[in-house]
Formats: sequence, C-alpha cells, structure tokens
Amino acid sequence: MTLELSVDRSSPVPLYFQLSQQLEAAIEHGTLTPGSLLGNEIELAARLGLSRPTVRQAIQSLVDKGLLVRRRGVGTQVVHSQVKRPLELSSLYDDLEAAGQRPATRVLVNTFVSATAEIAAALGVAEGSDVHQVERLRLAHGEPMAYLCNYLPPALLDLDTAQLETTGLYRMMRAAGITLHSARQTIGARAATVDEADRLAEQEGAPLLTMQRVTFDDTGRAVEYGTHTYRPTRYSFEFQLLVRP
Amino acid sequence: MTLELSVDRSSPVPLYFQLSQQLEAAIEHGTLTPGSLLGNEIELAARLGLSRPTVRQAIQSLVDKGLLVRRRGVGTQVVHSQVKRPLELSSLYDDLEAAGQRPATRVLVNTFVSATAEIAAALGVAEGSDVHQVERLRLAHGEPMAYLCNYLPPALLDLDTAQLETTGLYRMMRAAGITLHSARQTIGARAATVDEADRLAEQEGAPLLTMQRVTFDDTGRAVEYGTHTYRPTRYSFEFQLLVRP
DNA sequence: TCAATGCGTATGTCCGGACAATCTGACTAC
DNA sequence: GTAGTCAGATTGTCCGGACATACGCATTGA
Repeated sequence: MTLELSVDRSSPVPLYFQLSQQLEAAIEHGTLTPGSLLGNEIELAARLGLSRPTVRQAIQSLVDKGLLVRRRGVGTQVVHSQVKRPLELSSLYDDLEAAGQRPATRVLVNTFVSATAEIAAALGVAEGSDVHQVERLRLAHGEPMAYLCNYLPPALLDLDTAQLETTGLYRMMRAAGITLHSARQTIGARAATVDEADRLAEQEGAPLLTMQRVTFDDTGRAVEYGTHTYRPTRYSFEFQLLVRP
Repeated sequence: MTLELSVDRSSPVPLYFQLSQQLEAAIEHGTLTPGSLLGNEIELAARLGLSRPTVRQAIQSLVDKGLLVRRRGVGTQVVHSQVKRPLELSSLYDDLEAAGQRPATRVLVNTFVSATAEIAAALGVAEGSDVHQVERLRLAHGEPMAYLCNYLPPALLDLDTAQLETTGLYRMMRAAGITLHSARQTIGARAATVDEADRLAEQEGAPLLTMQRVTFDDTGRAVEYGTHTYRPTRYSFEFQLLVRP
C-alpha cells in the first residue's frame, strides 16, 4: 500500500498542516488502517522533500488529537480506532445541528438585569451592575429539550433576539471577534421544581440534568455564565477524552 | 521583576521540560502575574543558554495546558488565571483523595460473568465470553456517594478484592503496566429504581447522576467498561476544558 | 481630526544536522 | 534450552539559523 502524499509549496497553508490533514484524511478514510505503522519520520521526510521537524510537527498534531501513538524504537502507529473526537467547547446548538436534529430556539427573555452576587462572582463584574440576561428554550423535533439561562457582561455583544433564534450563542460570540479560550463546567442532577417542570413539559420532581458554565476568552475575561437544565430522557453529555501523557 | 530561571544540563530531565516546569511554578506561585508578557523567545533563549526551538517547546507545552497565550507580533502572555486544569481521565477515587475526602470502597461483587451483548460490544469481546465484573460502593465521610459497576476483559489484571478496597481501579491498571489512552463517556440522569435507591440510601424516584465509560489503552484495546450512578446531592462532575485552536 | 502608511517587534514556519534513549529481535554464552 | 548481550531501527531532544507573517504604534497625509 503506497499512500499518496504530497505538499504544495506555493500554498499559503503551512506544510506541516497540509501533511497532517492528509494523514488524518487517510486514517478517516481507512487507507491507513488501525495498528499499522506510519513509516519512519526520516524516510517520510525524504519522500516528501520536507525536513524532519516539519514531518514531526504534522505527526505531533495528530498524536495530540489521539489519532496516532508514537513509540520510541518502534515507530508511529495508528490508534485502533474508536476515537471520534475529544471533548470540545461546543454549543448545544452546534451539537444538535451536527447530529441532524434541526434545533429550534425560543427566546423567552432578552434583557438587562442587576447582577446578583453569584453572577457577579462568575463574570468578574461588580455586584449590582447591569448584565445581559438571556433565557432560551431549546427544542428538537418540536419537543423542549433544554432550558438555557445565560448572563453576559454588558457591551460585549449585540444580542439580537431574532439572531438568537436562528443560531447559537457561541457562534454569535465568535462572529463578534471574541476568541474563546476555556470554560469551567459543572454537571449535576436534581429534581425539577414546579417552574422547571412546567417549562420543559416534565412533572414536578422529575430528574433533570444540570450544567453550569463560565466561559473565558483568551484575555482571561469571563464572557458568559450559564445555568442550563436538560431533560435527561432527551439529552445526555457524550464525549471522548484523552489521557494527557 | 527578574524571574530566576535556570536549567541543569547534567540532569536527565529534558531542558524544555525543566523550563516549562519552572514557568508553570512561577505562574502558580504568582511570580508571573496574569496578563504579563513573558518576554520574547529569542532573548529568553539567550538568557538561559538554550536554543529557540527548545524554549518554544517549553512554551508550547504550557500553551497546550491553557496557561499561556501567544500572539504574533505581541508576545506570550500569562492567561488571566481562573485556569486550574483541563479535564483529565481521572478516577473517582483519585478525585476524592485529592479533595481530601478520604474515600472508602466497599466491594460488593468481584467475580466473572458471561458478557451480555452490551458488555461485549463495549469491550470488543465475544458475546457470552467470560469477563470480570466488579461492583463497588464508594463512600465519603461514611456516606454512600456512588455505585460503580465495572466490566473488564479477562486475564488483563489481577483484581484483588483487598486491593480494590484501598485504591482505585485506574491506579491498579497503571500499576499493571497498562497505558491508558482515551475514554468515551456519557453523562446523564434518571430516576432511581428501588434497588438503586436502596444501595445509595436514597428514595425511589430520586434523581441520580449517571455515567457510562469505556476506556481504551494505547493499543486501542478496551480495558474497562463501567456504569456508574452518583448521588447528585453529594457529587457532580466539575472540570475545565480548553478550546482547540 | 481622522484615516492611511510604514516600521519595529514578536511569533510562525521551515531547514539540516547531531547525538541520546529506548525498543525489538537476533545472536551468543552458559 | 534459557538467559544475557549486542546491534539495528526509530523516536526524543537539541542546536543555530533563515525568512515569512501578523500585530501595534508612531508617523504621515488628506
């Protein structure tokens, strides 16, 4: 099996990136079968007319993604499949859309409120200062799936209600030039209150899946604090995670 | 502010690792304050008597950890704190111990069973073949916190009951020379059945937090399949996650 | 006053080479 | 036959340099 690889030096795309993409595609496509050796780096570099550091950089990025495993003295192997993708900081909207679920959003509240101590602590603003509040109901197949309550620092973003109904919050932030960096999440469960049950078409006392999240941009600012409740019969958190070596 | 950095060339510890550890310690300790610039790589390399690639490798590892942010034309900045540590593939036992909770384990079942279709699919073994089954009750402060049901491929590990009561399953696997690589997890919630309620000292119908996990080693083998239920009043999943750039 | 331009600075990418550490497998000695 | 030893293969670490690219700021121009 030959595995055709080539790079375009006239392209503005970095060489290591071109290579890693081709390797990833070959793994995805099954051309590179799980467990098979990738061939040594030096020979691979020579074959492509690249230097070894460049090839290493390409391979390293796939190792970080969990697709490849390196063993000193042995070689680089394709991981025995099962790997889909590591946990990403994704929005529920994107997740649903990617799963072909046709998400819909109903904006219940889109206003400013005075920050409580809890909100102020999460967003790093002064208690009592004005913050955006957005309450949304997320539906899939016409059925309520989650109730999302979010708070944002003021003047960070234009929160157009119409736009909120057709896309996700994260997508709007990215479009506004905000570089998301990290988030702190807590996932738990509790019994539904009367109000929660009403909103999600559940019964009082029914188990709900809860998630709280504070998201930070790359300057360290908190850009969003959210309290979400999900119907566990309709949604669960599913993800892959890698062991940090 | 000077920030003393030095490397020991006689040490077997890689130079880039020595440097990244010192930088991480300085960030942790507050010597490097959030938002401050790290100083350019070339000058830093010259000051330490290292090459730029080595310095870059050290910095890159901290960028991957989410502690630093690089900006072309600007420099490398310390992220505005809040970052603790990304989601790790950790065992409940280690988590509790790290939190100073003094975990205790009661092994309820430690035997072999015939693999059901579900177990066989998760572990990648033949349906009906023998697999290890371990059922444990995890306690903290004498109160039941979680009920753990795990299945393992046979002949992978010696599952000593006494050892299971004093340590975690992951620690035993690592000690047995198994290199954990990745895991696929699902977190959800549901109402407790009579049996579950009984085991966890809850009431029937009480909300429970559930987690299913399949863990793989670096050869791609499934090494563990687990179905866990947690008392949401006693435990929730808390973690930090980074945006893949 | 405000926008466009240019320059310095810092990271991003890439090269070619060198030696060390580790694993596998074959060979050798007992 | 078994265990220890050695050689080859492959990745890990490190060096020194070169040019490209993007950002911020000061200068310049309308």
